[in-house]
Amino acid sequence: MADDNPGARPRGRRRQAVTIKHVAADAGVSLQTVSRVINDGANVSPEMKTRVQSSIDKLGYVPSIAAQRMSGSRSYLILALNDRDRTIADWSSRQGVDWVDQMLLGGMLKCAELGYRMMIELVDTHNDHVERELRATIAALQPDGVILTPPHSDNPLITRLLDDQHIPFARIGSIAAGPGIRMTMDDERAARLATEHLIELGHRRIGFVSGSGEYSLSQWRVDGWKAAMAAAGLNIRDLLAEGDFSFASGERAARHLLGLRDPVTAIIASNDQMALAALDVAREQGLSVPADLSIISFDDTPIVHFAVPTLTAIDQPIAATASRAVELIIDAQRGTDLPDQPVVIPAALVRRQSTGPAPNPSPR
Amino acid sequence: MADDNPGARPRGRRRQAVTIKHVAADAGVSLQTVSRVINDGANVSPEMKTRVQSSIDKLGYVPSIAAQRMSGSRSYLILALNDRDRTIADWSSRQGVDWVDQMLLGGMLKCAELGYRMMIELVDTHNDHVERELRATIAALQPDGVILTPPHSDNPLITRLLDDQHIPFARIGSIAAGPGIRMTMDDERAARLATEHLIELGHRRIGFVSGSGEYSLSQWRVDGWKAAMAAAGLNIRDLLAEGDFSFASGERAARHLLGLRDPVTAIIASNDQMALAALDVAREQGLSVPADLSIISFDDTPIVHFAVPTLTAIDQPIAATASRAVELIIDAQRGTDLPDQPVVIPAALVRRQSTGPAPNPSPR
DNA sequence: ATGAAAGCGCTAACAT
DNA sequence: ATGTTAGCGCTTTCAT
Repeated sequence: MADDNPGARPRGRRRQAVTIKHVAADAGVSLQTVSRVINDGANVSPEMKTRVQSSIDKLGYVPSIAAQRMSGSRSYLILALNDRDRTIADWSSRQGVDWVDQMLLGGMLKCAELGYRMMIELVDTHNDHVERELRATIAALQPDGVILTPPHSDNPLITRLLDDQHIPFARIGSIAAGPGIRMTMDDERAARLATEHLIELGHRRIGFVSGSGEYSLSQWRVDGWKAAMAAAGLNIRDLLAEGDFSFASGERAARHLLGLRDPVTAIIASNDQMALAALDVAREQGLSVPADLSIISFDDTPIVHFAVPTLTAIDQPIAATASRAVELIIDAQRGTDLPDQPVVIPAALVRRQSTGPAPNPSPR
Repeated sequence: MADDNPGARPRGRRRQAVTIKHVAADAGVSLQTVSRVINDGANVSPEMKTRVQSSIDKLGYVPSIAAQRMSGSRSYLILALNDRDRTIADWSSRQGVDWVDQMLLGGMLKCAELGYRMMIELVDTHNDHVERELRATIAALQPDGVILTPPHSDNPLITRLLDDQHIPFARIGSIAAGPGIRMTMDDERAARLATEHLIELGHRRIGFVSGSGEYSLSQWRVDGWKAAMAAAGLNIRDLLAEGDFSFASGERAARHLLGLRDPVTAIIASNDQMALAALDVAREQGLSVPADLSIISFDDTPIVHFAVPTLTAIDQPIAATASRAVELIIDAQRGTDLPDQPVVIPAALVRRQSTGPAPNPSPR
């Protein structure tokens, strides 16, 4: 023990200021005991625990994550994987899409609460090297858990890899069978809610603009709309317009729905951009919203507040979902039993100005 | 008897799949040689390098950051420190403030390009424990560099701590003398640009709504406006209204400026929220923008696109600044000479619909 | 309940 | 130009 001289060493390289050794020396115990206290391990007498803890506090000791990870313990790191192209496009276009912010709001704060950190990583689904790329990221970072967002949540290359490596992970927006914790905001129910809201307002011709087929939630939303329409005995023929989440596709879809021989009096769009496009088309055709046309959007990103009129929308509880995902992942890591069924964090309908009573049938 | 099963993996612990050892064995060389190849070190013969590299590729080897950090090398981690309360407020309110996104867009992509990662950390400036908190974060993460954003950029507790620990860091939005790389978007010049734009349009009564005094850039913006006004020989008496970046303070300020005996015909607000407030007050008073009143905002967050009319604004090049900050920090780490003067990434004026010719003096 | 010893994967310092 | 030897700070075994 004479070889440990924790006091002296101001050299060029940056080393840990206070290490477990300093604490052990200060408390007059072995490294092992300090380690036990840090990790809340068993077999430590209360007095011992107090003594060590006070040394820790006194010295301001904080364990090095790198060292913890090195010795086969946790990395206290949760990785959130987002679609590369889409995220960069959202950030660059500055249209107010705040998916990543909401993930951080929910996930990062929950992580902090539990002593973990969250890191964002952009992954390109369309890339041939997804697997290689992800494998490299995992090797470099060794995260304790991973949060998958659409469309990664349904990418078998990714889920299989994580499963093989025994890394706990959540699949947001996915209910397909397979490894990982499945999480959904129940898009089908949300679409039903939106449709029912319009039906209650007297609408009969309710058009739906779908999202990109790459996201399975697109289909769920269509399904919810169909179900609500069917339950009300309403015809949906010609009322489903395909979109791909882009503004342009929303315009096309809106033109189609408003150009029908028996035009729609309400449009549900699978995201805000397409809803905004519908609003534009309505304005262009001299239709007033909501007097002549009601519009509901999915996502509830910031723009819905600034649209004129403000948009009735399905609010996606992204922050809540990310927060729950973190909890579940950490549970999983600790060996707690995991939910077998998909975890549902239900989305809600927020009523604003863009929906109103169906217009009276125009006289022919 | 503990019957060992050599084939079975230990349950909980995850170890590196491919380590430097595997590569060394495969290539038939020492660990050190592999290490040299990884780190692009000197003293490796070309053939050797090729041989090792092909083993690395074959095995899909990626160095463990934890191990690299442990052995006194880099952590390949850059930490971006944001104001806790403000960031959470922005995320929660969902008003489209995308400062963090822009930081990620610029910083994260540049990091990725250079083999680094970026992590966001929220720090509470008003907290007594800033120092303890930050010290803990550094001990846990051991970042290779730190990016400070306002108001942290001017917090001596933080800058001193980082300087003491010899951690390279950038101070975005700060030009005060002191350690660290100073970076500015030249707010004064930006305010001058905005003011000059209005003067060119014939405005003489140009009001200015300042931001919170906690941010030194607030004063710079005021200075720029004053300078431009003085250069044009215009009186600024009563034309400076104090705000604090909040919508409410923007409303108060706008009421003051429009309620003067000789009211303003143009308002420059120190951020988007306050500009939006001015727009509201104008509408409320029956003033048309830009016919009766011109408005310019700072920040250029997404909402400027959705306001009616769209807002002429000073665009803050946050992404570009974060990107440059990363470069400079990594340079600093490598011992490259650092800029002695503040690094300027100039903001630009984006002309939209909210500014127009000054109205003709109303007949008395 | 506590301690001692053996690494984890990697790099710096010193050989050769 | 390459290999060898010590650790880095921590958590496992495994003793006591």
